[in-house]
Amino acid sequence: MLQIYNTLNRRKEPFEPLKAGHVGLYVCGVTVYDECHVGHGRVMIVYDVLFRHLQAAGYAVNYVRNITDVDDKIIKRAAENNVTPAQLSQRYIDEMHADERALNVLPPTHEPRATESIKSMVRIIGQLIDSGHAYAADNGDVFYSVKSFPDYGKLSGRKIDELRAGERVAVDEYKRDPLDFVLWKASKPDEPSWESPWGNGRPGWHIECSAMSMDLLGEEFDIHGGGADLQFPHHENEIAQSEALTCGRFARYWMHNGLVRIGEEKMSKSLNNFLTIRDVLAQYSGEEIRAFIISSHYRSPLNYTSDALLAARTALRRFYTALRGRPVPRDTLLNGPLADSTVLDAGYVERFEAAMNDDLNTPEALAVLHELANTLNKEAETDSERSIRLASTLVHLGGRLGILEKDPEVVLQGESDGEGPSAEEIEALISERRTAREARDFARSDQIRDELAARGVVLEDAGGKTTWRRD
RNA sequence: GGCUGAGUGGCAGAGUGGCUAUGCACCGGAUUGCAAAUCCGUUUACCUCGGUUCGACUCCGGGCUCAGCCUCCA
Repeated sequence: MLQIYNTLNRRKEPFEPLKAGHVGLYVCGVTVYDECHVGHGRVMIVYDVLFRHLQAAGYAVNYVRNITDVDDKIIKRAAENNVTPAQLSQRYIDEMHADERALNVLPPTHEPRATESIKSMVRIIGQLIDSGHAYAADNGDVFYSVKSFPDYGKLSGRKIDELRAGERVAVDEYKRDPLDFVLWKASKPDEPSWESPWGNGRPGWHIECSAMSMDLLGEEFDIHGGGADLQFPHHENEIAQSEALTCGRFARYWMHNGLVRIGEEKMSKSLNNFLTIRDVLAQYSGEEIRAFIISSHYRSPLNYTSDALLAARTALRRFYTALRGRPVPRDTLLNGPLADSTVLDAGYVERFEAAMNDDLNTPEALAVLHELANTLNKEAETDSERSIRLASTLVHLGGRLGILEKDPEVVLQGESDGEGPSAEEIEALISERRTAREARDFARSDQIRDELAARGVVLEDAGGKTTWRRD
């Protein structure tokens, strides 16, 4: 039974979907005005792991992750680059998709763009005005009236009075109350705009998510996720808008992933201390980044350090080394339901499931994989039934986390980066070294090994055979 | 100042009211011509002060420190 930590109630709760066998999952995606950084990568990966886990548990998952493609920053950046906002956002949507492929993130079921749901937003705003939860100001902006919603603050544990006390936002003269937030913004002449009963304008950020989630998942749905920094005010506002509108419940489970830090500080655009996914991919593989992300629990803060990335690399190498040379039916294990579960080791699968069901405890799940690798390494026979079963289990469970899906040989031997020796050259040198060793010419043998090591190739003699990998 | 949450061995990072997390690093051993990889074994811990308890790192309270949010933010 899956337990999920629900921010709404500040505790782990058994997950029970609204409709048996189905899960509606909404995650706040990115505003596309720049390349994604590691923090965005964490969101992609955390909810991808959830998506995979729910599917493995047999649920039909409707996973919606939105794209905010209308926003002040997009407009500003587009003007700076002399392109239209639509062109700019399309460019970064493409970049984001490329990043996701590199990180082995499955495409969500739906990836709505805010600009495609403007009609719904206008309709919702109209209804909120009619029901007294919103008001149009003289300048064409429409605001949500926070004090019209008694439950305001239930997600973040705040009270309206406390918020007022800590008030430090410059007060907008058109707001009736400083805490009110914008639903619709009147547009300036050369900005993208849509018609509305309150004049030409564009939607506020919070209303976008209410509209897109309702369009694709209905008024009430199962899980809403996003970064911890969105808890307030964004998610609080989503609840206020949506529940005021429907007089019912909005999302049942709220999940928040911890933030990625760099130097003990949140990684973010505004602090200008971020590394893009692209930056990191120059040095580490997508799989290594993914292993780094899942090495800590999703709710914990995660420090970005080269040591941590290196540790992820070492861990993956250990797994792939254990799998090396062991014949496993990879396609069957990774794609679709397992025809015959007897090919897997039930004990390890069970422990893995237990870890994942405990609020997606991926560090614990990885610990299970490490123990599995250890057991596997003790199995000398590469093609014994037991070896194949253990290796299959490792590949299958790795796949559940989106790792270990590659051919070990390809990962370990890698691509020559142009600098390093080619596979042919390496094989030739290994052959020469074998001759030297047979003649007990260890000086020559070691010289060849040292030279290859200096060029990034490690030789390993085991079982009378020499294998190699790039370091 | 207010609201969340966190403080575990050299590092990363789980977990539990009494019993080995796991990985890396370190040390010793096996294996190897020597290595590498692998295996075996050892060492290092639970911020602080009180309380509850037969017993707390684990529960409760105070304190200290850190992070996030209170402004766009994944």
